[in-house]
Amino acid sequence: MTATDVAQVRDFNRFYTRILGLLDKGILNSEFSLPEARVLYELQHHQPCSASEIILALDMDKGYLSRILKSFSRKGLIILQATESDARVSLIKLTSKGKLEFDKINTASSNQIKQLLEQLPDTKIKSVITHMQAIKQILNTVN
Amino acid sequence: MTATDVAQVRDFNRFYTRILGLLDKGILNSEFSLPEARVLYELQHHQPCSASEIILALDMDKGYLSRILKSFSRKGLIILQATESDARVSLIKLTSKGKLEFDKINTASSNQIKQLLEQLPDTKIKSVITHMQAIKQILNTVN
DNA sequence: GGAATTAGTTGATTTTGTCAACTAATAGAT
DNA sequence: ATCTATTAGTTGACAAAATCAACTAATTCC
Repeated sequence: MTATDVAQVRDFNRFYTRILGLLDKGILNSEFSLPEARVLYELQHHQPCSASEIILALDMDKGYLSRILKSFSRKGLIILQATESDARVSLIKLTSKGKLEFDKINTASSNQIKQLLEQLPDTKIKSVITHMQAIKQILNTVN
Repeated sequence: MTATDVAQVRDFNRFYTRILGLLDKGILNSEFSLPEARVLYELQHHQPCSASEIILALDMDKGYLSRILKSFSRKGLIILQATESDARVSLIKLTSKGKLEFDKINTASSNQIKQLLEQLPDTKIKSVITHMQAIKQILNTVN
């Protein structure tokens, strides 16, 4: 490992931070904030789950999550279901309204990537994906 | 381009967002915030430059940048140099104190990547870098 | 010359996020 | 069984990051 290696990784990180930043901005047209969108995503994909699970998955502050969930509850996007094993824990489920909202955000996010990829020929798309998967595979082996 | 392509890119983006988030947290031990660190970086690498150039490079709000620069000026990290061609524009330069501060942050950032890469054999490091550079090259051709 | 635009500052506010204190429940030690 | 320590989640208070509007002085454009 050389200093050049480090510099090159950092260069990529600066580059990709920019890409992700541009994608994140696309969400701002939505009724939901970025953190809210992330919570919705987590609720849809690990359904049903507890607050603690979301906190872990998103590395989110419990106070902040509590507020977001409260807001979701008021808007009818989630229901809380008591658990028998631990009275302090509720399982959070998306309502059908919540699922509709998730679908809207999900579609918008996918459309953003679509717009990005549409500018590339299919071979380049496949190439990017292969590289991405390779990176993920390698970095998944470290902390 | 298929829906699977889109899903795979999104998967990588979620993955890499996490990696970057963990790296960003490492900066929090520093006297400077993340946005400030970014401005310092930009000042060092595009030296001298105007406020507008930083705004563009970092996609940062001019009001926010103005405050950061004001803080830097008070701390003696930068000097402003009037330009002859346009009286509204100043060129911002790091002082030697500013450069020292940049060096500290820069070293800390590199050490973070080093810690990440140290967990990998050299072949994997080279592989990751090759993949990163390939992605960057391809995505640099789109908006 | 005058209107429109721009560079950067400042005021005010919102959003995101953090930390502490709390209550009720559970786990662990005695 | 009892008591202490820990935990799940809520709420209060606050800080940091970010945004938006209004502004002044300078420049550009018609």
